[in-house]
Amino acid sequence: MPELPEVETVRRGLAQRLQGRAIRGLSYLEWPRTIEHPVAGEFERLIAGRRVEGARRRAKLILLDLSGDYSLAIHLRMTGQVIVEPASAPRGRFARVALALDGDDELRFDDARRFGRIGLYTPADLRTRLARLGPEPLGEELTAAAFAGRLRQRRARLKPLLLDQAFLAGLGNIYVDEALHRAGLHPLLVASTLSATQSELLYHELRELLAEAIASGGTTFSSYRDAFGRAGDYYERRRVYAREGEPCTTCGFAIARMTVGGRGTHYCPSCQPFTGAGALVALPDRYQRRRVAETGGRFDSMGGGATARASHERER
DNA sequence: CAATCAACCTGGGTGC
DNA sequence: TGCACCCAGGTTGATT
Repeated sequence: MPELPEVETVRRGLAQRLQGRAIRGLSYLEWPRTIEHPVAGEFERLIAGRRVEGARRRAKLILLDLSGDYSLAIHLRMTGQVIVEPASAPRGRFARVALALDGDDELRFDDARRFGRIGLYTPADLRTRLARLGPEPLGEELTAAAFAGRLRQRRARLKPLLLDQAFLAGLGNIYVDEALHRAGLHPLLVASTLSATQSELLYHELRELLAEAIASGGTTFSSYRDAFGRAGDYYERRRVYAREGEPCTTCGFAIARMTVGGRGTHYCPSCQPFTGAGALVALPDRYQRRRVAETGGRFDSMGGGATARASHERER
């Protein structure tokens, strides 16, 4: 799924392919709801003839700055893909919107699930749209101390908190699970109870993870592709996401999976123990059974993956 | 403020 | 082969 590293990869591709080029107009519209504009029909009129002056990213939004002080904001949501192709090339099965470019190319938006959105914004509207977003995890303003300070103020559990775009912008389910594993933090720990050391470790692991994922061109799980149609390589390097039952790359214990805030959550019960100050905050009943299973596995005299796996199968 | 849930959508997988 | 069913997840908005 497109999260910060995937969106950043797409942005870089678009910057390379669109810089300075003109948008002739709307050339294809299979799913009108993709276009978000208060006045129906206005989008088509407003977009025509503008030139792409730059490609930025904020959270999971791709922002194409256009001539005449407008910005095109593209959100891929779950399955969106943006790609630049010759207008003569056949459209994909899930083509939803296309913009005609100079040089007989098209900027195409394909989206199987039809969740993705494209909006055209004035600077003021864009400011409003971006106002609720939290800091960029890779931004200079977010120092380790600032991040620790934000964590200290919140009583939410780490997993849902890190997914909250108002707390920190750009993470999704895959990278939250990966970051927590790297930092050795259980997804259900309460943010405000982390030690200074834990906050700092999470900060550094998070940034390192995102940088590595961007360097790999992102994670291709099912449909994600960059602006050139290329898949990302990070999926092979993931440590816990969609690895239930497989041995932890760090300790060999079986990776576990549970649902937190309606999200599939993957973690290593051995590397990410539910202990410390965070464990003093009462755990809702629905997680109790899981905890017993974890503890049983962790303290088993044999240890290791095989016993852990057996312990989790017994739980079902 | 925190947690849960429904809604938006459909491809892909499972079981029968 | 077909069909009913469920799951995946980014985001918003309503409710407890």
